[in-house]
Amino acid sequence: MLNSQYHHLQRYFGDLIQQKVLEAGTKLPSEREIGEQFKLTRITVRQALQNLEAEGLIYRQNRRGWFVTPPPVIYDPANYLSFNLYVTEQGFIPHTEKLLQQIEPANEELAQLMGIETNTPVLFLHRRRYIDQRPVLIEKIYINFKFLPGIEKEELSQSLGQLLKQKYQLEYRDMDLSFKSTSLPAHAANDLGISTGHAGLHIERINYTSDKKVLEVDYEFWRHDAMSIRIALRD
Amino acid sequence: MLNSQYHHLQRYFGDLIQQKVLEAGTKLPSEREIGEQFKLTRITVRQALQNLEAEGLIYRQNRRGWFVTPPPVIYDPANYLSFNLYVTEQGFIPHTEKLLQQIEPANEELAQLMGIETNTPVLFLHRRRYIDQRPVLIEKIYINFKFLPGIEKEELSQSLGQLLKQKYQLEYRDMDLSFKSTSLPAHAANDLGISTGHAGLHIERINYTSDKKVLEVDYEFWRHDAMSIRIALRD
DNA sequence: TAGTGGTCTAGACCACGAA
DNA sequence: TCGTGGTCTAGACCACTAG
Repeated sequence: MLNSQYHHLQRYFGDLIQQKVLEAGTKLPSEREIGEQFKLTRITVRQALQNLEAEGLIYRQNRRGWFVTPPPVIYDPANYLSFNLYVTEQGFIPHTEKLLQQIEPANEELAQLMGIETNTPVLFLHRRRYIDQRPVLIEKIYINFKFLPGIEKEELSQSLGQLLKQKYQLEYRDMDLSFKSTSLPAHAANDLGISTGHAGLHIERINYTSDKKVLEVDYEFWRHDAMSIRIALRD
Repeated sequence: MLNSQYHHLQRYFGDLIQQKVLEAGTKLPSEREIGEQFKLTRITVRQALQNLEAEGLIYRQNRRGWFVTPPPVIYDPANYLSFNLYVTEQGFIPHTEKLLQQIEPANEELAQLMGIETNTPVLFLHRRRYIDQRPVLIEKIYINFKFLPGIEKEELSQSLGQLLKQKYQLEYRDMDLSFKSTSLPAHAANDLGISTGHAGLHIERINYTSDKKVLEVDYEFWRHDAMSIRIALRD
């Protein structure tokens, strides 16, 4: 395996990228061109490219080609105030697109999680978030808007953290976090415009009010290469 | 993509696994057999299998075949006492193998992280950990043994958390955690007996003493399908 | 319309694991 | 020794994107 042909090709591009000869966003030559240059079939070339993708060094845009991955953003759910804020602070440009907002009845699983009756109306929010024009995560949020009267009339492509703070004098404090490294489910991959089966990171976040009620349940589906999580635990 | 042939095959096995018709540990038919049965070439079959692997539903053992993945263990680094403990509690059998233990000089990066002089001797520990006979993670630990006199003479395939508690009356409290979803580096994939490029989860944990000195730096390389992280943040 | 990646065929040889 | 997955060849057609 260490002497396979795709491995040589993988190292060749991997080194160029890590030495920053190829900068973030650079487009690689097409699979056919690479194949000609290195006298390899496309399948072998793709094996190398897919491994580089798994490493997070390159990514593809649907039928547009392969590109060098920009550095990951550092995500600290414990210090969570706002996606916009921490992305900006790290020198990137954030953008949020609201795909859907509606009031819907809580299904059984959600109701149990939220400690409410099944079919109680909750506010559902479906958003796509970008870093430097690149879609990196899909968010599905369920809000118990009993605690947040009038929130459904706000502009909900903004930061919820900031909205909670400014309008309701609430801050994220207690939360349960769950992370799972797995491929993106079809709906998320679709929304992100990438192939099903793409590596992803699934985050589930439950935010509590100060008296331990569930305020919000948040499901995030991230591209695996777009971020790195950092948490400081202090007693 | 949703109507591709490998996608049908992927769903076929995916459904069987999720409905538990195929139980954890079951061996799938060989790639050639599946190909014959579904009239597909091996490349197409492998595409489906690799996607199922990315989902975490199946895994391979080097040239032995494909197997149904057991459920993930839940890992709570904040409540970290012992790998052995939480794995056992969840009904699995843990096992730890010490691959290497030696005293070595800290390199520049580590020294800076630990707040010590470069080349200060530190205790290096290299371990492989198993769940139900399956190797799931590689650990590389660097210990500032100034705080833990005599630790190098202990049996270090046991739980460090328990050892610290019993022998030194220390408990893990403050720590910095970092998670990155990425493919396993070659050394870790090798030690786990899986192909380079396999999806993984990289954890870095810095444990502090009660007076904010770095006690231990821990690098963990997990199979991506072996665990799910859960953290409760309380103010 | 030309070029890209996405999917697929029908083979082949090799290295490693199990018996 | 035989069966397995790992790697690779030399093509093909399709769906989508960009210009």
